[in-house]
Amino acid sequence: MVFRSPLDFFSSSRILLDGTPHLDPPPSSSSSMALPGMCFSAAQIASVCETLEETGDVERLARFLWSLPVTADGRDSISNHESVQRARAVVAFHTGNFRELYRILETHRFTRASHGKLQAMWLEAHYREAEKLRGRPLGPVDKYRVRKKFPLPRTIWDGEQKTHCFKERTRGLLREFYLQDPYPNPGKKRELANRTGLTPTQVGNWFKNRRQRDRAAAAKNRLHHHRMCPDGARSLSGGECSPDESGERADGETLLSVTDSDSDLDV
DNA sequence: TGGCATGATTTATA
DNA sequence: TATAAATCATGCCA
Repeated sequence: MVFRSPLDFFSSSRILLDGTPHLDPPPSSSSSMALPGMCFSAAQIASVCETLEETGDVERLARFLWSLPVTADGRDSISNHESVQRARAVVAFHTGNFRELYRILETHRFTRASHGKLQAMWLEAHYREAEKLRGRPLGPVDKYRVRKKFPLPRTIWDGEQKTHCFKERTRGLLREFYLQDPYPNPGKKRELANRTGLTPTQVGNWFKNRRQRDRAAAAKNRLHHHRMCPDGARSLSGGECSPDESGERADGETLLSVTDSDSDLDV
């Protein structure tokens, strides 16, 4: 029988039949792996790991990994291969062996291509542990706390911070433009995008949200005003019910005002 | 494209 | 730790 790859061998070996890995120990920890009667390179083994990982057959992947020879310190060329380590992480995750998962992720540097998947596993594992501990599903804030408590290791993260709020200078510029014109044309939006480093969509979204918040604040203010002066705004100038404080202009347009806080309507 | 509702994330406060 | 508020994103409809 000819085995063209470790996967061929693995598929036909009795490991698959009874689930009991049984392979002779490797003769050495060189860059190739000695399976009975054949020799496969670390690259070939990594390729099998990738294939099994892609198919999602974790059980089979686990058995394959189990059959691989491991040196005492685990520093052989097979173990050092990213695909093999990633496969081990996948198996650890799916078997609920989170300690092992964390160890793998923290002690091996992975390339950018693997970051997304490994980050998701890191977080999901911590979420599950936290859920188990609390005995209830986590809400968004709970998950946020878990993320803060267990930040991603630098081995699976490039260190780039994802900012939730735009920079103060960016927001200042947006506010400046908004005060001039809350409905900028596409040209102005592009200009703002260039000057702030945001995408035109982000600029559009910001204006959309800004108007939405202003309307909401104005409505709230009108409500408050109505409660204070149910019979209409007829108080003395400068008093509680001065028309100037209602957030409405004589022509019915809402006064636009942008303060330091995007949600603060300066009325 | 704008308005609106809503979701996700983050932060502040009690 | 719960809750509220702030901020940005997204989807749908007109």
